Amino acid sequence: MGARNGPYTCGVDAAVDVIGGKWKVLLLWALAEQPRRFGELRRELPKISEKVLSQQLRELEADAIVHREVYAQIPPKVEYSLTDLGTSLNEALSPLGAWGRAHMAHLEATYPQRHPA
Amino acid sequence: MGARNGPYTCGVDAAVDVIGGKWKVLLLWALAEQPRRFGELRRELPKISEKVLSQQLRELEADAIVHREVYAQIPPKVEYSLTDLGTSLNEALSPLGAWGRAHMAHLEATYPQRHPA
DNA sequence: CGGTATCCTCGCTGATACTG
DNA sequence: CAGTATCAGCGAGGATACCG
Repeated sequence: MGARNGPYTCGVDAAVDVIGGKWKVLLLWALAEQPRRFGELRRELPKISEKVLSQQLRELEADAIVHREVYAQIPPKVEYSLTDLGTSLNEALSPLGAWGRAHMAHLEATYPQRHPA
Repeated sequence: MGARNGPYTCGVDAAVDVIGGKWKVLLLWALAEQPRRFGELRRELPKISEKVLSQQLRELEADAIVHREVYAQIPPKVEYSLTDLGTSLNEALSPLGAWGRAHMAHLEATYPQRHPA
């Protein structure tokens, strides 16, 4: 998804590219609530594999949406949280969330057309 | 993209699923400006294939984001425009667009991490 | 002009196994 | 606990050709 030729044509395009990963908005949502550890996130998104979770977190980290805090201790502890940029992204997302909630029923009905069997 | 298990976990998730197609936000953008014919859209998004353009338009149509008006004449003429729902989606998207524009430079720099060579 | 019909590729996603 | 490595599958997206 995202960029077509030279990145990017417009702002929405750029933003969607950042949050377009299959689990990213869910991660944003979880982290907005409170910082989480790797294992906590895995438990909250039960269907995600470790590899993909790690991958998406790193992409969000590269985009400075998520901060990764490593505690030098045994057993290891790593905590993920939203940066200021991440928080601002979440705020920019809120009208979209409201729109989605308002039309959720309709969108679930049209879901089959977007994801044919 | 989009729904994981049972659609949908939250509103943003649902919305992103609708606009997550590779070209959809660009189409929304173009149609918000003014209604367009098939060929006009193709010329504005030069890298899109006819098949995919048609596909994405039909998905947006199924979601009642886009209206498809067929004129019974020769040569054929079909005009695509935003519905009220589509317009409301575009409005809900505008903070995200502002966010994207504001951080575009940063996002282009981090682009390689999201789309490794 | 405005599409379908095929075929194909690429890379995202996932399952499993292993490590510091 | 928090990952990395490796391999495999699948499906959206794309190229090309053809049709009303």
